[in-house]
Amino acid sequence: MGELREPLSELLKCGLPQALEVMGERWSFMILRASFNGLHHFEEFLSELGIARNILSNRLAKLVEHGILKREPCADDRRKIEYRLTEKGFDLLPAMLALRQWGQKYGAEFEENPVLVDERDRLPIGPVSILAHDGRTLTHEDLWFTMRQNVGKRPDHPDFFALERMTTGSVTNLEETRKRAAS
Amino acid sequence: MGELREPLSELLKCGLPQALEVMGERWSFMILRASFNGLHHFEEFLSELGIARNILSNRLAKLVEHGILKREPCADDRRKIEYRLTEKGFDLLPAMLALRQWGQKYGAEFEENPVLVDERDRLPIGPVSILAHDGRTLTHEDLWFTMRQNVGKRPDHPDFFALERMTTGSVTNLEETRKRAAS
DNA sequence: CCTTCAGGTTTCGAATCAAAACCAGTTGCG
DNA sequence: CGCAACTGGTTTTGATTCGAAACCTGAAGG
Repeated sequence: MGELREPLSELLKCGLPQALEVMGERWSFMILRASFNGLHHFEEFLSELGIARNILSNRLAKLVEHGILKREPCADDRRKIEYRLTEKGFDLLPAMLALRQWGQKYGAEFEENPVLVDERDRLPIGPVSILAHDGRTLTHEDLWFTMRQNVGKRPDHPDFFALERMTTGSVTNLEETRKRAAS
Repeated sequence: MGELREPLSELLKCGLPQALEVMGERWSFMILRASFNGLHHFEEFLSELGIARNILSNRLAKLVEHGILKREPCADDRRKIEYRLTEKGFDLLPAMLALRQWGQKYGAEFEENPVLVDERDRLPIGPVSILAHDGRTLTHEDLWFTMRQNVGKRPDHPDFFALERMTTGSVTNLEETRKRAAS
């Protein structure tokens, strides 16, 4: 078998490290949440979040630098600065909600209130979900890795890897495949 | 108008802080990703992630403590310890994927490879999505906050708040509502 | 003017992270 | 058996980050 010896980190380079570069830092998600709730000003974030002044300053600057918030002086009062979500910032909503729902599901000493509802029916939203290309909702059991060039091919192909499973079943996952290849 | 003076942090207590207590720390998500990829052992995480030994030890302990991973000695070789995802850990997949997709969308110097496909069609999965109770996919424009007791009521009710919008439109959001109430 | 206010910077001690060395049970092997 | 190597840690020490508090600067605003 050929050289499959590059580290998994190489093999599995994905967007996660880039995402964490900004959003992995303390307070980033809390500031994001506050932005989604309509906060725009330094002193608002400061009093609502209970974050230290210098850290808030630093974090806002970093969020702006990464294009998640935009920073513009207020027209009417030039002491004030407006921090607003960019489209890139809005795109973090699924990630934030997924995290939030997970925290609610397992952290929960309290009932969530207020609750998020959809505009049409005004009923609580469902869980943030992983969807197939055609909209079917998927669980981790339905997911496989494959090399880009093998998309659509049958999974008896040598490089289809399952994600980790709960039950240690007959399915080989990436790491097991890698071990076999190396031996 | 009555006392609406409790801080937003009170008003909007949600699962996010609990989620961030564990997953907000550096390396937590990277370890989670490695677990999903089928890594189980200390030395595997160590070499794949490039994390410091003591930090990895500390982070694994914390993930175990919070019930995201379970730690059990290997039956066959008692030097080895197995770290495996619990159900609580598996439930973080939507959050991790959402973050990862976001990072891919905006970080991307490279094409993602391997790629995630669904088992049935073996075609790349779609974006992690916010769903209504009936499965419609929602954007941030479709979302409102409301107090639990008003679920289902029409949004002319005094406590329906929109999320932040891109276009500063006619819709009042939570913070604007709060300001009006306070005056 | 003089005060207040918004949005910062500076300073300094406390907590966290990281690299390296050390340590303690297995296990495998001659 | 006896000893080296392996696994999964702890300890130690310095660098980085966090956080509280004080200070600074430029605009309002009376």
